[in-house]
Amino acid sequence: MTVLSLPPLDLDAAVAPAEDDSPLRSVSTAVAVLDCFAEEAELGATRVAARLGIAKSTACRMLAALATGGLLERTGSGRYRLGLRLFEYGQLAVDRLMLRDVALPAMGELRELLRETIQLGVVVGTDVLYVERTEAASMNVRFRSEHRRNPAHSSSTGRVLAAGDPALATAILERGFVRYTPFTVVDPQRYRQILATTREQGYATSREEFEPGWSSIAAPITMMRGGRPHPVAALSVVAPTSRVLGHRKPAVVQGVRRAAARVSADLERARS
Amino acid sequence: MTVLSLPPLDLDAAVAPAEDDSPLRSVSTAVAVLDCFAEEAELGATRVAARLGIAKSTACRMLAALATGGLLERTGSGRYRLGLRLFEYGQLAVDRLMLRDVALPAMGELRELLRETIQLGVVVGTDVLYVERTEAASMNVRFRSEHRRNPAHSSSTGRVLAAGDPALATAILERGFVRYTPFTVVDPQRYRQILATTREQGYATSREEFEPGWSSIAAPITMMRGGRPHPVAALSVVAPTSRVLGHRKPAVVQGVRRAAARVSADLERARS
DNA sequence: ACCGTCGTTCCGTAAAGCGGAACGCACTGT
DNA sequence: ACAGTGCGTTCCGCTTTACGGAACGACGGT
Repeated sequence: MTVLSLPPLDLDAAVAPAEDDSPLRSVSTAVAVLDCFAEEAELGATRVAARLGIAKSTACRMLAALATGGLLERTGSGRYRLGLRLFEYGQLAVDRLMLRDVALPAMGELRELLRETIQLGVVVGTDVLYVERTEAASMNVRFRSEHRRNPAHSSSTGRVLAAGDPALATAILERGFVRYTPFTVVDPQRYRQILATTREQGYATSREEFEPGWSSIAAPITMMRGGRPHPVAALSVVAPTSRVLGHRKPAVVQGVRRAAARVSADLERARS
Repeated sequence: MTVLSLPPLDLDAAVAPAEDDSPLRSVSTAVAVLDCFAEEAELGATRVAARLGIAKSTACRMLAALATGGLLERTGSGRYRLGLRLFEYGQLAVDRLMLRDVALPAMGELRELLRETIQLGVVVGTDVLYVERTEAASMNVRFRSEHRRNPAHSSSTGRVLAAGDPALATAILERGFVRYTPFTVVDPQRYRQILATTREQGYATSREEFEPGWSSIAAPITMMRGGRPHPVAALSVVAPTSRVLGHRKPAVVQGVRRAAARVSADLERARS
């Protein structure tokens, strides 16, 4: 499970500061309850209550309500887990982006061309979410597929998107930088410099800044918005460092840029 | 969009009877709000309020709360759509079933063996939800991939699961039968007969009962529960009728049953 | 058989959300 | 250009609703 790759945390401490910046408190806490299941697969009322700092009865009611709504499911022993209705909603959410269907052919060709894993990422908040990933079939080493979500600052996808979106860039800078490896860039000034370089070059790189041994190159997928191209997603190639940043780098850069440009054009064409 | 394949409905009528059988009314209505987006991609406060029969102000607050939680996203013009956090949760939900990862290899082999589209389906409520689908690469005719969810009564997957789960069978019978094609079985007595035959044979069929021209054969994936095998999912082969129910039927039946049995065994082995 | 823990239920209190109406804005048809 | 219509959002008082604490029943380990 993903828990293994996370830093150890006190499960019985109130980690959520109960961020209530909106009305409808019950809905906010209901979402917070869902969030608890992002880290742990199966939870009961007591753990949820402890984690959120709410009464056990409240947690119990929340769980029951979410379960009748199908967002959670009851396991055998009275505990709960994420429900399959969430899968349904999630599929609808990405299907309606009209992005995956358009990008999949280009991703397949790029994978065949480079024989590496190709990712399609979008931004949610200050994180990068990988909506699709096609892996080279006969690879003996596979990128750890547990990572569906990265902080944006340390990934090439996040950089290529932040380079074209000043609001995202400032959000990332305000959020702060977490060091994952000795190579992770955590200096704001250096980060700004990287974004400037990314803007000039039209692609971004990340050298072992999130997972030791793994690097990536990303190019933006854009949509015309107000006459100017605006990045909405990115294609990235992720592989062991020597295979993307070594002598193959020019080929990878050219390949991913062409593929991303093709997806951008197809997206524009599919815009009805 | 999926809307096109649905019967025409009055969008401005209150379709949801406001089923509040649970406490935490706000959470229930919040889930109902999410449900609205299952049928339509983009909605505003007014339409949601009309559809659920609630005040416009209430709908607006709900939408805002769900958006701050990431379950919804704002579009440019003040309307909302399903948020990508739902995709994240949905992926976690299926990943934790430990089902897709186990089934994917067998599905790939079955696809290569039969050169047809293979589906992995589970039951949610009285519907079948397809968690994974691998399509034969060089098929000129593709099954309409918009269908991620079917009513259980008209699909081979639903029958093979209902045959081994009396509770599901009665739920389907109580829910009632909708006719999609001239071939759809809508007689309860005939349906019971089909379930009995399914139990004997160990597989189920559906002959153009949901989509004209398309038929399917399904076999159950089981897990041992209380000493008895209990169906938890099903593999199905879907293709134009002549390709699954014609002279190839014995090969298809044998292939899908073997694959499902292998997944069941792997699932048992992976159970830690 | 005991005790600890968990999920669930009950109940009084107080806060939280509901509905109606008013506001600001964007678009449209004259 | 202008008014009209539709939208999403906000405000406010009243009522409902959900919160928290404690008690209950069940399960499982010792």
